[in-house]
Amino acid sequence: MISTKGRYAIRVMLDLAENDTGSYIPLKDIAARQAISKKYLEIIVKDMVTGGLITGTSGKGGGYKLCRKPEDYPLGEIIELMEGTLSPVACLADKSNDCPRKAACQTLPLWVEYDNMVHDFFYGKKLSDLIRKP
Amino acid sequence: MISTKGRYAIRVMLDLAENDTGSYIPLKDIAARQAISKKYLEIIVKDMVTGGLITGTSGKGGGYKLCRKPEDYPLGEIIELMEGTLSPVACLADKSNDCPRKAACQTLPLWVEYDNMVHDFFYGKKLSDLIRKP
DNA sequence: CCATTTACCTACCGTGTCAATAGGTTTTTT
DNA sequence: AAAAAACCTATTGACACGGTAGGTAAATGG
Repeated sequence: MISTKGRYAIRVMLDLAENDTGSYIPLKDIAARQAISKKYLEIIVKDMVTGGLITGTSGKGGGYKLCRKPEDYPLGEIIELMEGTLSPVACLADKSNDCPRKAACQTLPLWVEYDNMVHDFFYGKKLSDLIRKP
Repeated sequence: MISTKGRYAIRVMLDLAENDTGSYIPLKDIAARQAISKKYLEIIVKDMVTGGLITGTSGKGGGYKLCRKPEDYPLGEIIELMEGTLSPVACLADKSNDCPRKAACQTLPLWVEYDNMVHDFFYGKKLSDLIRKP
């Protein structure tokens, strides 16, 4: 299940893309437009800055903006950053995994195939694909 | 993420299919072969009986058995039963949903497309596809 | 008939995540 | 200097996950 973190992050990105004026957009405005608690968005947006999705600046006239063109953001990158992983099972999520059943595991190929499908799906979609055309 | 409930359930089904002798298989044997706590498996197996995946009978000579042929079990049914849903977001998981943003939601089509893909994937795979050929 | 074996039932528990809320501090511009 | 904004730390309530513990009911073998 995609949590609010991932879903809200996509909405913030969309909001930034659609209301792009070239200058920084304050979080207050985004929170108001999206009807999401500004306080909660602060947490999410912080991770987005750390993860290299957006940039922020303090002070009057400050706010956030995208640092790439919308077509250069795969949705998979956004979701993976916010959710931690896109993988369906723990043994694929962290590569430092050393499951003793690995060789004998009958279901592992299934999870690998699923993992690849999901990865391809979300990395094939870009932020620009979701933008509302006026 | 698929939890242990779903993963263990599939392993129990596989164990039942591969060790099928026509009679009931006690949970003790399954737990030993799969190296999973019998106590924890009890919880999982109970849901599988209620959900119509397997049948169980008490007493000496009792245990569990499949109630269909392995090729008649879509993996999606097993996972959906154990995990509650296969849907990526809450607004698709429960149909009694009445999200006010539904009409305006820019991401809903994405989740619907994803939901369909996952559903098709797991309902296309059958338990028999995972059975080890000797 | 009775002891054994098995499923079945209820309850509990520690840990962690989710979805926020609260309040304060720093940075930057006007 | 004042305002506006990001940034930081801490806390909370609810709930799910991954079990554990102990007892009850049912069915069979001897």
